[in-house]
Amino acid sequence: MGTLVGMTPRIDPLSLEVVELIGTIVARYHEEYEEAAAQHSLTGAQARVLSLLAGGPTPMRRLAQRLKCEPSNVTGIVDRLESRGLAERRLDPADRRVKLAAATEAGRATSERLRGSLDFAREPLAELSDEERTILRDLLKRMLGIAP
Amino acid sequence: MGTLVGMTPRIDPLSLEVVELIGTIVARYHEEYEEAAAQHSLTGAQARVLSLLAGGPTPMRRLAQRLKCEPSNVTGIVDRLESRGLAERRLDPADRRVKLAAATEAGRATSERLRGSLDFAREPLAELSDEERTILRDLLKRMLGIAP
DNA sequence: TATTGTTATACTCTATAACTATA
DNA sequence: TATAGTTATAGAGTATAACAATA
Repeated sequence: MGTLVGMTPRIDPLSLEVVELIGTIVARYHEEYEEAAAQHSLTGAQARVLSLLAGGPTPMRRLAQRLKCEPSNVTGIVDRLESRGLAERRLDPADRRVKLAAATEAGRATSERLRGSLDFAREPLAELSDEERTILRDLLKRMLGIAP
Repeated sequence: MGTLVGMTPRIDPLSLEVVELIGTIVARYHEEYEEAAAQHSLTGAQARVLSLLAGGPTPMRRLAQRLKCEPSNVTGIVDRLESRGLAERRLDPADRRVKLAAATEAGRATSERLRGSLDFAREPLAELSDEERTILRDLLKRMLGIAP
């Protein structure tokens, strides 16, 4: 109180505006993702795992790393996908400790339809021209610290 | 199989790249938010409510609308904030049915520190010049369908 | 000994439905 | 009767700790 020590540094109005826009995008992205998942009776976590499995059989441990959660949580998520016939567990011939989670044929189909219902990709970007999209891409890359 | 009927429309590579960049931003944004909340021993939902309360006393109903969840959930979240002395419930003189959730002095302080630890605002944008930030702002606005 | 996956436990968030007190 | 908030309940995600099988 009455001192500036320890106070949050003020952010300029322009940056603040950009940050708020990004916050809006984040919110909308999540809404759409959860909505698309729900349309297939999946939770967000289940949809995320199913999408990962579309890339091929994956050790439980690796799924946990991708989800940034503890390995013990993945057990339940895959259990629920498995009980609905969307995923299955396989043994890894190379290391008998690991179990590979894999999408079933039904799982791949669901994953594909899920991807199709994520309108976030097409709709908002349709507003921009190719040139503008290129500019946007490069700015986002710089923001994320990815090479030019 | 063998037919295009019902297939997901192909998205052009440039748009796909932008979408993936946005996905990366969304992921990073969430990571940082949860991390910042955890640093203050708050869950994401608790941090979000506390931030809303920084805007002034708010009816429980309105909090549910902002969080896009059922009103019954807000009861527990505010309970937990209240039990830690970060929030309190007040009566609305105008309508005795409504309860106003409000941040305590400690709650406001925590909310302020929380805001300060959200580096996402400053760090990535620092890479861009003022002019670039302006371009980024306008592109994001167009993307979100917000007037020029 | 170290690693992989699982189980057991506890907490939080979530939706649904039923309840109360106001309006 | 309609609305605001709560309670009760059940399911899902999460972290922690302890455990079995394998390396």
